[in-house]
Amino acid sequence: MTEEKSNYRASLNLPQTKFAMKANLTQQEPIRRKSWDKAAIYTKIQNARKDCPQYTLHDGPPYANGDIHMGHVINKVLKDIVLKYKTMTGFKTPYVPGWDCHGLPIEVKVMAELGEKAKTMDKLEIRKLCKQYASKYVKLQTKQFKDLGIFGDFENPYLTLKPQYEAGMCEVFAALVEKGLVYKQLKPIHWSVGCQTALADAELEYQDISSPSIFVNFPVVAESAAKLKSLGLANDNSGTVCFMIWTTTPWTLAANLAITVNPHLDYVAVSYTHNGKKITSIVAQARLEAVKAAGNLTDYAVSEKTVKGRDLIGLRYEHPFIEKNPTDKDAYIVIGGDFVTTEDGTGLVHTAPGHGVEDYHAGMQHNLAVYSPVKDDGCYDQTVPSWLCGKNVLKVDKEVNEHLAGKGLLFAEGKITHSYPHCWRSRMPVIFRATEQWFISVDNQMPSGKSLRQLALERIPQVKWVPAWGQKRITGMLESRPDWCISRQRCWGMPIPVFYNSDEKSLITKESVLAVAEHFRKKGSDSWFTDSPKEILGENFKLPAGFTFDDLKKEENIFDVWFESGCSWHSVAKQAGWPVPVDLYLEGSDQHRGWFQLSLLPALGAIGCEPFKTVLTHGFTVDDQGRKQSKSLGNYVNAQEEITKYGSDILRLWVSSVNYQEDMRCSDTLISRLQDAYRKIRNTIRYLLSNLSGFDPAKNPVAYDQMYEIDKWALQQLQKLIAEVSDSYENFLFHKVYTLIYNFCSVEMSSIYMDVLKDRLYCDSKDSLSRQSAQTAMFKILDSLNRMLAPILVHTAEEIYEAMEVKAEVADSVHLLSMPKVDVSIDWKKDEAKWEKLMGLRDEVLKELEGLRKNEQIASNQESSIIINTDDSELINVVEKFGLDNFAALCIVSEVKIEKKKSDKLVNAQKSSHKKCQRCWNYWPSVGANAEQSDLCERCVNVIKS
RNA sequence: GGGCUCGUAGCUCAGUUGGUUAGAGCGUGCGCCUGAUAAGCGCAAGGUCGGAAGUUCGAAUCUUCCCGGGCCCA
Repeated sequence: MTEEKSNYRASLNLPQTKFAMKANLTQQEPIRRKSWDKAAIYTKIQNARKDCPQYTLHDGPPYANGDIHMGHVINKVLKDIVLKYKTMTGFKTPYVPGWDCHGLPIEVKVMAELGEKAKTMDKLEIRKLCKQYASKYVKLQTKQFKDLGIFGDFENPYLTLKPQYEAGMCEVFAALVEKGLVYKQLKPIHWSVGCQTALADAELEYQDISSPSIFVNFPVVAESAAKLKSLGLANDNSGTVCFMIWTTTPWTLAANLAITVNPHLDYVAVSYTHNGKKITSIVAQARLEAVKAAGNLTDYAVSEKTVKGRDLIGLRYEHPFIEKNPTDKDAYIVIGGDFVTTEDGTGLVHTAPGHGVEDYHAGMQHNLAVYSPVKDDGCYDQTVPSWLCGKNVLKVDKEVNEHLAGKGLLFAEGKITHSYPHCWRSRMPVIFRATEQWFISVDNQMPSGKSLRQLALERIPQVKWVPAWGQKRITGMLESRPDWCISRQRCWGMPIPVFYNSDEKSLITKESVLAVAEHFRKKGSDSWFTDSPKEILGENFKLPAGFTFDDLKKEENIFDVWFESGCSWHSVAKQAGWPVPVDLYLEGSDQHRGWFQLSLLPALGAIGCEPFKTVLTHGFTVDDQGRKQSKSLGNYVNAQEEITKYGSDILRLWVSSVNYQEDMRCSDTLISRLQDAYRKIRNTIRYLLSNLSGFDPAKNPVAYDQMYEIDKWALQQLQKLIAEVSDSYENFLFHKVYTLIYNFCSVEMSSIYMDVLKDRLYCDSKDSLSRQSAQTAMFKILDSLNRMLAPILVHTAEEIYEAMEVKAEVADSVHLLSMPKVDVSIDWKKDEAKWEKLMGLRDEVLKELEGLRKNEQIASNQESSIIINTDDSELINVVEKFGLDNFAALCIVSEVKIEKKKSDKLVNAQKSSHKKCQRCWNYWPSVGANAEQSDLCERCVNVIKS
């Protein structure tokens, strides 16, 4: 028996291939990447497409710091999928990766490494170390990105510290200066005490903290108290009449210059005894209950009379602990402001123009000083009372409160937990503090008559936002954003190219900035610290009146790094000669506030046009519970470990499988599951490869019309797949590509087509039409499938391409091929109804056979024969036209009969009464018909003979 | 607290303009095959569509509120 079996086995056409079942990705991938490197694959692809229309994806620069994480993996893989797909659809697709190299995170790290030594070093030395630090991580991340199978010009990336990039930035800045958008002003900004610099919105992180919540009485001056009496809010028994304010930042009280009331709100007076003293406080009527609750007032009297806020405007009070107005303008006066609400507090707002945005605007309106008695280090200056002088503002809340309490003015004290901005580097709470800073105005009119904000809101709808809600999001952000504070008081960055004369008058013109640009292009921005203004501007530079070279000194502030990366459309795209707007920006959805917006604004200012046509965003990885990933929670997925463990193609397959437009759940387990999908796809391909051994579609093609019905079906399904996959790629819906291909492999191919094909492929004679019909279809499927997979499974597709004995198109790499196109001569829609009926009937058959198997009547389906009982003439017609033998083959049973009468059981199955062919294992009537080969069916007898 | 956004089987995804017992693949369980074999095939069990109320003859789909995530901000 065993011998006999092996004899026939040898007569079969069993699958043959070198393509290994086991992928061994972690070992195979580096080999493939090495050969790509050796062949300079990126350059080769660019050359091959050099005369094609260009599709430009402009890379957003990651920060040159640390190992890459899952966020990088998602971002770079998505970009790479887009580009490889676009390349395969006939575009020239240059990809120049970039890095953000300047900025606080690097400087902070370097300073920490230096420790005390830093104090002995000058800016230039520190900058040198920062550059080394950035370069180290550019190199590291380059390797890690390339390990993901990403193609790009990694030899010549763009770095924001390169002289050419810096020069480009200056050119953009010059254009903004020319448009009148750049100004310097004393204004409250977010100030990091830890890092001693101003911070941009994008550099803030919000954390919950506990703050004091205090209600403070500001005593009204006698003259104003008299006015309040006349208004009916006070009388001779009122005791001390006060305005009551509420604040969560007691330290800012030292800078208080006014109290703001809402002119339209109603105010009342509440009288009570506090620490044995009679006090009458003015509060908003709507806040009275809250005030009573805060002070636990049980014994009190409320004025019958209410007055409007506007009646209080102009009244004066005494500062609770400052005796003399420290500013040269009016102070300690009640002003009006519509921003005052009844949501919290007392309806009277403590106003310190040097320490709050609304306070600043209110102060401007009422001609108050911008008083900010706080130094860079977060300590009070000399202008405050001696008991505060020199103390850190973040540590004096308690003392201020005690002082107020001592004066009997602290009405109530509590705690409040709220989210508060923190410095993204030092992790310390930031303070609002007025300093002299450089800004880009979003509301100043440009020569065109529009402001940046107006222009931005006008141009946003011209951009395609993917997903579409990105438009709403960025619109909302632009509507409410303040002017852009672009100056930073650090050393690791691009100097702001401004000069001052000894009168502190600034020299900043289009010409002066462009002169600096040229100098930087030659010598880099380090020259700002080494060269004289004369050397920088050039001795031929025509200084405006009032300036002489000897009198010039250089600005010490540097640019916000966001301004640097926000100029990349010019420093990279424009300077490379690419058309701007470029086709695509693709980043995480946090960049609506970051890079997208901060690229849009400079571009609109400088060239009046948005820098991108399409903006695509992806979400963030969360853990398997849908929560934020963080190292401290222990739910952090280490990208490097995952790559080392599973291989890049698994990671890429994972990226492709999830809907990146939302949050992406990610964990080691979830990624590991993609191995199953990978194996299924790989084995499907392997089966196709192994059954095409020795087949050449050029020599033995079978015309579509001549093919077996099921082969036609397979090609129809392929056309449908190509159509749907192409559509999904075009719309950046990669998870649909994944689902479509995976289901095709698993259902149409593995469980139906390839299973059905076995008999024909293995048992019919090697060069029979029946085999070649199947092989023609299989070849087409293999070739198309691999091309569609190539943008995702970059390494595996190349391996498959190498393993194909015959190639439809010969090239150095699968990535040089084109995407398959739908064969319009194959109409997959026409036969859909027919196939639906046949496949439906097949399902019924399989279900019935399962019953037989449970009863141990059959083991394999081939052992059975089935009878279809139906009077459904349409169904009968379809099956008969298809052919009973073909239908038997489709179900992999040995025999099918039709009983044309209605029965309660559509399918009857039983063990076949025929003998088993020892070669093909079918139970066919012809087994035994041939006397010489009595253990074979007729077909196998004929095959063996020939 | 505000803006944007998400919440359909264990997982990843489908569910057209509201319309019959909510689908697929994977995974799981059970079984088969041993001529794709660290493979392959079949069958089955899994969901009160985050929750509640409402509109409607009818809601996963529309409205409101609530709960829980995420990003961005205050």
